[in-house]
Amino acid sequence: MANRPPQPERRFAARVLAAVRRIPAGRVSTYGDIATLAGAPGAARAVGTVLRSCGDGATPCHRVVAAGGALGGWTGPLEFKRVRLRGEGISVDLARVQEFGRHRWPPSHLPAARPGKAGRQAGRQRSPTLARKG
DNA sequence: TTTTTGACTCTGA
DNA sequence: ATCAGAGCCAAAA
Repeated sequence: MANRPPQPERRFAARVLAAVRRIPAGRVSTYGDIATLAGAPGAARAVGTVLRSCGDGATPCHRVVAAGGALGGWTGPLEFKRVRLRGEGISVDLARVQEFGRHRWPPSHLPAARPGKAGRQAGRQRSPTLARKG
C-alpha cells in the first residue's frame, strides 16, 4: 500500500528531533549517529537538513556535531554553538570538540553506522582515522 | 513530477 | 593538517 507518513511520528524530521532530544546535557552526538538512531543510517546529510530548521529551544540541536568532533554547522553564528556547548561543560576548540570520544553519546558504538560514502566504492576497510587530540 | 540544494562523511592526494 | 572529489539522503524549489 502506498506508505505515506503524514503523521509526525512517522516523519523523518520528527524522528531526528526525537533522537536529538535524547542527547543528555553535557554530551554530544554526530549527524551520522542521529541518522542511525532515527532509523536512517547514512542519512547524516539529511539530518543536517532537518536541524537547519531547528531554531528553537525545544531541541538541543547544538549537541549535534560533525564526525570526528568537528563543530558542524549552525543556522546563526557558529560562535553561539560553541557558547552553548561550553555552557554545558564541554571544552570546545576553535573548530573541534575537545575530548570528543569522552563526551560522545551514545557511549556505545551503533549497530550500523554505514560507511556509505567513498569507502563503499573502494570496498576496503576504513581506518580509524578519527584524528582527535585531547 | 524532476532538479537543485544543503548544519554530512569518507577516501585519497 | 588541509583540499578536492564522490556518494548518500531528505526537503525544498
